[in-house]
Amino acid sequence: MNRKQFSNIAKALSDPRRLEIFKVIAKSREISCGAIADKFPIGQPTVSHHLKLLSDCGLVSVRKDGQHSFYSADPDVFKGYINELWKVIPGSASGHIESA
Amino acid sequence: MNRKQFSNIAKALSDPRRLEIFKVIAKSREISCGAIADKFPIGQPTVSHHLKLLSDCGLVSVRKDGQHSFYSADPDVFKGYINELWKVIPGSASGHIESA
DNA sequence: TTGATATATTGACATACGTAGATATAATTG
DNA sequence: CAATTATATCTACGTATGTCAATATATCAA
Repeated sequence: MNRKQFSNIAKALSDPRRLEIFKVIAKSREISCGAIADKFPIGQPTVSHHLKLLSDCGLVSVRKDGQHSFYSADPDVFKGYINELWKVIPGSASGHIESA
Repeated sequence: MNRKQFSNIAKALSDPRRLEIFKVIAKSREISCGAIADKFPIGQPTVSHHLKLLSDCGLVSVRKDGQHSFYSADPDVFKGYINELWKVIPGSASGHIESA
């Protein structure tokens, strides 16, 4: 993971609303843009904008099926972000995977 | 850790320069504002600003000694952030501490 | 094909952010 | 006390961000 992706992921998770959206996606196996928009008091274009940021940084994947776009969380990218975090603090010997 | 602190930490780590500053602090046991400013091509007021954000969110602690302010990383807060991250992805059973 | 539905894009606006310059505050040194 | 040094604060500026309204694009249904 390069610096750009790391900062983009950190930035993506730093907005409370976007974090909640990501949590909803992570809890669902797959979920559409409209289904997400129904859960929050913000417009569909705003949700679409957040989804673009989440997919641009790799946290979520998109599968298009007809007129729907189904979003799902990519746990490997998310765990990769956590793994990068462990590298920030030296001598932190618990909980992380050195190789991944 | 509440939502505000979580998003503030994520935001603090999302700026590349600020992340580098935090890494420098984490690698040092203690380091002053000026010593940090010497390591980057940005002004002392800007460094002081970044340090304020890092200390406001709890990632670093400050110890004043005379005219110096010595900054040090708080690994517990940092690990607390990582622990909150594990709660975002359901069913991630490795690497995190459930109780902390 | 026409109308309805799902999603993405564009433009605009208010706010926040990163940075620099100047200055203030505080402490050390002569 | 005066001068120097270390840090913090204030103001300003260009840029980015979150949101909405309007619209475009694409797909389904009748």
